[in-house]
Amino acid sequence: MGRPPCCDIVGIKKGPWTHEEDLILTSYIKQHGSGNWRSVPTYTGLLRCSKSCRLRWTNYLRPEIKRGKFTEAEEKMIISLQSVLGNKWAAIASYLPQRTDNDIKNYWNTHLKKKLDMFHSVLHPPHHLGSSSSSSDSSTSFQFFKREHNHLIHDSSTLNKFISTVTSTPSSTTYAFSTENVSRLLKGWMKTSPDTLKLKTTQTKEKLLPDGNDNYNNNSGNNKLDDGKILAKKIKIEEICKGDDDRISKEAAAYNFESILTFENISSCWEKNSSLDSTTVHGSTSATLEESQTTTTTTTTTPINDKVDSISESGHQGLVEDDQNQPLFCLLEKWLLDHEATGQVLEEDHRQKSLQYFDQI
DNA sequence: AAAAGGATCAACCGCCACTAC
DNA sequence: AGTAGTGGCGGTTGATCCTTT
Repeated sequence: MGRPPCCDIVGIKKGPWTHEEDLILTSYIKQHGSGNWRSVPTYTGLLRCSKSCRLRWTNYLRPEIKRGKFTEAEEKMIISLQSVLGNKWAAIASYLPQRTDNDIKNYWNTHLKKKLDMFHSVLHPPHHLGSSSSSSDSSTSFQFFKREHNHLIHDSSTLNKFISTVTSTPSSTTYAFSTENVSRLLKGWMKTSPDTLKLKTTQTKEKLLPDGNDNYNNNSGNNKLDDGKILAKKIKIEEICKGDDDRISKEAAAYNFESILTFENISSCWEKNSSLDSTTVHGSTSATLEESQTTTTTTTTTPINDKVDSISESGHQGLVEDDQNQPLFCLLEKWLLDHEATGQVLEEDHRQKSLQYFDQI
């Protein structure tokens, strides 16, 4: 026999919560704490199911929740974390304790996804320019982007920084995809202990890598999310990189290649995009931008080989010799290190491990 | 001023892993 | 060991608010 039913389905109330209901729930949680949600409707007399009570508390009533607009720093964090973790909103929310997974998910769907789409459309204009419909679309995209980021347009360094934020992460895999750092990254939101994770990681490697199959059976472990799949992908990429130094340098090339996304290039692209002149769009600058876009907007689901091949085919490997000598890690990684240093996210020993890891690279 | 369309976000739904029985 | 309820998650919906025409 299983547990008794949590609540009676008949007579359950749905829809928006009233102020009175909020007060009742809040006072109950303050007295008894949040935990046994099954008993909440019974003890409070609320005509809500336990699930609804839990959601209301975790997504709205919790005192530590920060409401209002997301800051630029939060925005960057979400973009970077999303590129590494995917749509694991709870995991992402664990790095933003004052925001709920629901808020982050909503913000992503309503703001950030749109911004990234706009970047993509601006940097990668359609080939069929000239028709009236495409002119309307690209113009709208441009206007939206211009309205949203007017401050960036007038500040090239900020623009470059922002572009680097939204475009660089997927290509910088070498550090973030290391087993140790992925497990470190996932620490705090996985129920699995580090030791278990380490063991699982080893097992995953053994299971996946010999035959190259990344269909890790998530059901075999106690990992609640798809962290097994995430790990599997990243471990596989890491192994590929380890086994082929040339690929690592090409990954580095992919990263450095993004530095060509200067303000002038973006402006030029916009102008050409809005002018709807198909001949100029296929000119050198736009062509370069398109090629760079091939490398920079590639998600983690795209095989590295494709990305690397696109770089080779573009014939821009000379850009690897970028004298800026940028480090081979992305914003997220920089952020992790920064925050480790201030103790905001990770412990000091983790920072030391990260630094040791960088030394090894 | 009003209608239409878009944006926002709280809340719901369905699924899954965990776990009490 | 098997069953079924619970908690938690990501995806989706729909009511409301805002902006544009």
